[in-house]
Amino acid sequence: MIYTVGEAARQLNVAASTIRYYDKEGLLPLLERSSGGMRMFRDDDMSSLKIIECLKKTGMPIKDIKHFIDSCIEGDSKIDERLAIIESQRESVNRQMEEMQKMKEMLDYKCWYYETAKAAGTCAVHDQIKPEDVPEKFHQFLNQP
Amino acid sequence: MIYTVGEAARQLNVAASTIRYYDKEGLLPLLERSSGGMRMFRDDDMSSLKIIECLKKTGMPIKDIKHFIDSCIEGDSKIDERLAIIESQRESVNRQMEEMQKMKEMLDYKCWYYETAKAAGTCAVHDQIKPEDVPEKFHQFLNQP
DNA sequence: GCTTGACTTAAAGTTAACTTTAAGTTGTAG
DNA sequence: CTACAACTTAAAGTTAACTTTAAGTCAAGC
Repeated sequence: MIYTVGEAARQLNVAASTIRYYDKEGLLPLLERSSGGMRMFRDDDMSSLKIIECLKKTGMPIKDIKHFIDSCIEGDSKIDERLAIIESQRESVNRQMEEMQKMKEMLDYKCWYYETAKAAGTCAVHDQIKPEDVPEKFHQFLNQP
Repeated sequence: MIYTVGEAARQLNVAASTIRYYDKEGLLPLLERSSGGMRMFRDDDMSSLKIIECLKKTGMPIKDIKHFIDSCIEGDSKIDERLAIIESQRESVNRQMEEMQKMKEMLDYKCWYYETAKAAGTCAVHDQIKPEDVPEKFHQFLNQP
């Protein structure tokens, strides 16, 4: 199956101008054109876009994604480098998920804080709340007014 | 305990100019100054910075953080609104973590892909690999060259 | 009192990642 | 053959979130 830039954009839920921008930045070096100059997206190109999307969504800058794509073009001599890049990104994702988990715990506490305040009709309820009335998992956030 | 902007910055591991920028944008409306005009960060201000950091790290734009801070200043009449904002952000975090998980699975596959290629010395090994040699969890990524 | 490092401000500069614009071309349906 | 939506490009514009600069002020130690 062959797609135009608009069809590819619709499939990946991004703007066509974004895909053209990626192409201009060299992220799609193997993308072919029709005789008239139209971009022709094949399955391989859609797969490239998916890994680009994955790296982008996990916080890799376009420049670094280009570096990865470049090492893909270079073939089997760069397998080690590509593996190192992906492993490093996976570790970055692990750190991001840990960070996200911590942020979620703080938001869980804030939710409980406002639910309690809402039930009491005032935030002042937290000034005289006893530690044993605070769920165990939120104790880390006490002494933080 | 009272901190200067530099001390506060060191504690939260951000640049002092960032904290000054947040102040300029109205995120620290209760921050007091010394007689000489220096910012004085009290525990309350440090807590404000921590919730600002939490909202920022979970993707909330400065404008929306200001809206939240504004509703904190307005007192008990805005408890419902504040709860709604925090709940919505918590749901956003849940969606982000699900997305992150999907991205991680793709990176896990790519790691396996390059580990296998590295062992074989060539990516061509994947052209003739049998589906039963591909771990179950990676089957979703097959037919994606 | 003096030095020095950290602070103050307003204003300008930076960066990434797009998005928009304008002018023109392609491909397809009727 | 014509219309028209979707494509093409280069170049300029946008946005968020800072960061830097320049010129000056504050506070603590000697």
